[in-house]
Amino acid sequence: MSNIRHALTARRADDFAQWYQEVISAADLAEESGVRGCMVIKPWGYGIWERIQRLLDDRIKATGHENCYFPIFIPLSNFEREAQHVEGFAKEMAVVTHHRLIADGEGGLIPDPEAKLEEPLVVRPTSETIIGDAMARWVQSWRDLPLLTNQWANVVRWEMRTRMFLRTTEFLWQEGHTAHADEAEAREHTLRMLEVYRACAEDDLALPVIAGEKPENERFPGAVETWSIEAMMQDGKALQAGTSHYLGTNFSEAANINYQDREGQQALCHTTSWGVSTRMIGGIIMVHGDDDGLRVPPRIAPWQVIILPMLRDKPEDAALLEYCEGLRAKLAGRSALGEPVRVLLDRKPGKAAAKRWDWVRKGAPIIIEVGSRDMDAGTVSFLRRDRLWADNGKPDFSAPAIEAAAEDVPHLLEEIQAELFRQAEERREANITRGLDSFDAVAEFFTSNGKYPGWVEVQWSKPTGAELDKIVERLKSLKLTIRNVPSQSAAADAACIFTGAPATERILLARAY
RNA sequence: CGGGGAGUGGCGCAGCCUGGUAGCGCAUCUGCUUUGGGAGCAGAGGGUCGCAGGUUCGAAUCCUGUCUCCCCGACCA
Repeated sequence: MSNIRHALTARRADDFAQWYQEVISAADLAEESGVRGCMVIKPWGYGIWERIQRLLDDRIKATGHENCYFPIFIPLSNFEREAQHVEGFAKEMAVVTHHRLIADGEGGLIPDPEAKLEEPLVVRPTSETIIGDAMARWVQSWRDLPLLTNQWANVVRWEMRTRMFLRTTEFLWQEGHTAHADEAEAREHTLRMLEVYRACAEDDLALPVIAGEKPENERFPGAVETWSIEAMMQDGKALQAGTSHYLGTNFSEAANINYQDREGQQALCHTTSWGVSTRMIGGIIMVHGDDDGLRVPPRIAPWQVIILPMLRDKPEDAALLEYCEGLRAKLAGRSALGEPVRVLLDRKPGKAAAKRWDWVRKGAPIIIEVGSRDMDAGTVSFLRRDRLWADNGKPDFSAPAIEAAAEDVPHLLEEIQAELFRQAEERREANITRGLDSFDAVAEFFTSNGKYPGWVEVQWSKPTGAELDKIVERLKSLKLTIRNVPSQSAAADAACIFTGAPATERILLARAY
């Protein structure tokens, strides 16, 4: 441990925030853009997003949705229709007021006062209102329901404090919007999509999550119920990795989404919306990253296997490349985790040993180095990113025969996928504390439990309104938030830690991103 | 938005207090050597010192404004 020369300089245990940023630049995921809170997502980072998109898009379509695209500009007045919604988003909306620039006479450009928009346009922070307009047109009869739509888009929220991937001014996401004939079906759909997110997070991104309902104070503006999946980062903080909302008839009333039912009566639709964003990538970094950089779960790795020939800039290189190309072709013809293996033969000039560390930092799951000695012996030098270091403090290479390596890669990728999930889940379980039976015990726990205290699960009587507000204030003094009411947790059997009344459910308390 | 810190070749930094025309390490390029584990030596290229004003004979350095980033807070699906 001590004399390992890690690929990063920052350490998770010392300065988690600095480590996080170093991973982003060292793994070549993204960089700053010069515009406040906006980032350039580089090929490796965007490649990961494309993988997430593809896998999640399949899941969304498999549950009956169709993709659409709605405009990025929304008339300001659309937002005025739903009171909670306006209140929630008014503070963070970017507004377009002009459609032309003119010279200011001093070499610069200014918005042309003559080209002022009659009604300002808002850059969408989310699309409930504009999609609601469309739904009102598209839904006429009970036969049009349910209406199941989704869009992949960018949105803008003018946040006070931004962080790469976790909270950026502009971010990429998917937002699903559905309309249903009745409440029961809409509520059921809200949970169905939450389950899609859970499966995507756990099975595709190897992120263990806890699904549950958000408390009243954490609801999406305009929602009747908000549900989330919460993931634990390596510093013990929580990250809301996806949300699903039952919107009741709030948006239907605002946009007149109604239909004629079987009896010929007009009725309001019940709607839902749900989304996950590029924030997921921040979660992947903070759950799977280590002191050598990122570790990308095989299912979402743009390249799962990197072949690095040990080129010597000599005529023998041709034979070595041929040997490597044979391996590449063999691997590319195999499948793992239900898809063809994604394998890159990295022919770029440079020493394999130096390039290896670039791929370690990027987190490619398997790195195969091949030199002339391997070729002569019919072997390769094989390295797993999830088991990088041997006990001697050096990279833990194995030397399988080339055929055996080609044979093993698919199940090794499956094993790495499972191993990343297992490690994350084990860490999370080790860092959820249960059984604290008073607010004082919680306070004591969080003030005396070091830098990364994790989460606690406590019982409460689900207070509402002003009583809840007071509790939220008390929690704030400990920098804690109520994450959600885990759907899977056991029934309550004790007293509420806030009110002393008999508890009705269990909640997770954590510091959060 | 409040408090604190910072912006100097691709990356990391020194220089700033005490103004005199820009330097180090890594990376890059060339050559030679080396060749199975993040190569060595020599040479070279690359910077309007975030941006805009001001003070001054002269500004990376002093003053003002502004933009961006980081940390803490407030805020936040």
